[in-house]
Amino acid sequence: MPEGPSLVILKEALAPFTGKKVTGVEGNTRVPLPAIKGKKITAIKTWGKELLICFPEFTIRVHFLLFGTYRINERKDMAPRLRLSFGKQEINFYTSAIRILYEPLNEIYDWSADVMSPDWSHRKAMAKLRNIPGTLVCDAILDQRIFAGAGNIIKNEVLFRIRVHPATPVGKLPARKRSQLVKDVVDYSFLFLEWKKAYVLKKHWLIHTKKICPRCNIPAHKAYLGKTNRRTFFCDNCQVFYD
DNA sequence: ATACATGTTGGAGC
DNA sequence: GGCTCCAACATGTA
Repeated sequence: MPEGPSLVILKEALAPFTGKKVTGVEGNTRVPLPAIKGKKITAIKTWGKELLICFPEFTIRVHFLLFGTYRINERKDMAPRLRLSFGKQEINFYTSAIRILYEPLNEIYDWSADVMSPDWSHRKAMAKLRNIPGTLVCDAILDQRIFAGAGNIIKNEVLFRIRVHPATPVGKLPARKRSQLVKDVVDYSFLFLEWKKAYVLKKHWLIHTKKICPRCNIPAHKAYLGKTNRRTFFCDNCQVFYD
């Protein structure tokens, strides 16, 4: 569920709820909720891995973390973290982090940092990377302030596609490679979206979870790299370590 | 069954 | 005060 493209799929699924009035609120979230009942959803948005359910005076932010799930007009066999009812319809969120935002979203979100946004700025991402020369590329791609929505799968696949070793420091990347990296995080995220919609995402993984490099046909590596210490799959032979 | 996985956070420690 | 690190969280799957 958690990477940005999956949130776009959810946003599209929830679009029909825009304009609908909440008739019931339940759930085991311990976050203090404002009066939601009787209010109408004004918009459904996303920023990176966050779902934003907008109301006139506040926004419900849902983050699915690692295990979060949802059901629309269905229920799981588990108490929901938050359930919003709309007459006979309902939206259920499980195992997710709920937060209420009172600030105007434009004041707290930089839409140009969201890889799935039409406002995405290649130039700003390049500038942010220039500021962190010592950071490893495997960590930089997971930095939500730079690539909001990119997750571990996108990280592994992009580095394999552009043939860059995950332990390369950002500052050692040739300028052209850095630009290619920024571009491919976005390009791959949109491929991810289309494949996920068609239920064929896994089938397209080139290196993520793989034991053999599909290009070299030799054993691939699995290691926990960077400050993020996340599972990283790569090929020593065809992914260049710049130093 | 035990470990691990598409992720973030808050508080301790420096 | 600010930065970094890591334990904590939580559920389905292999």
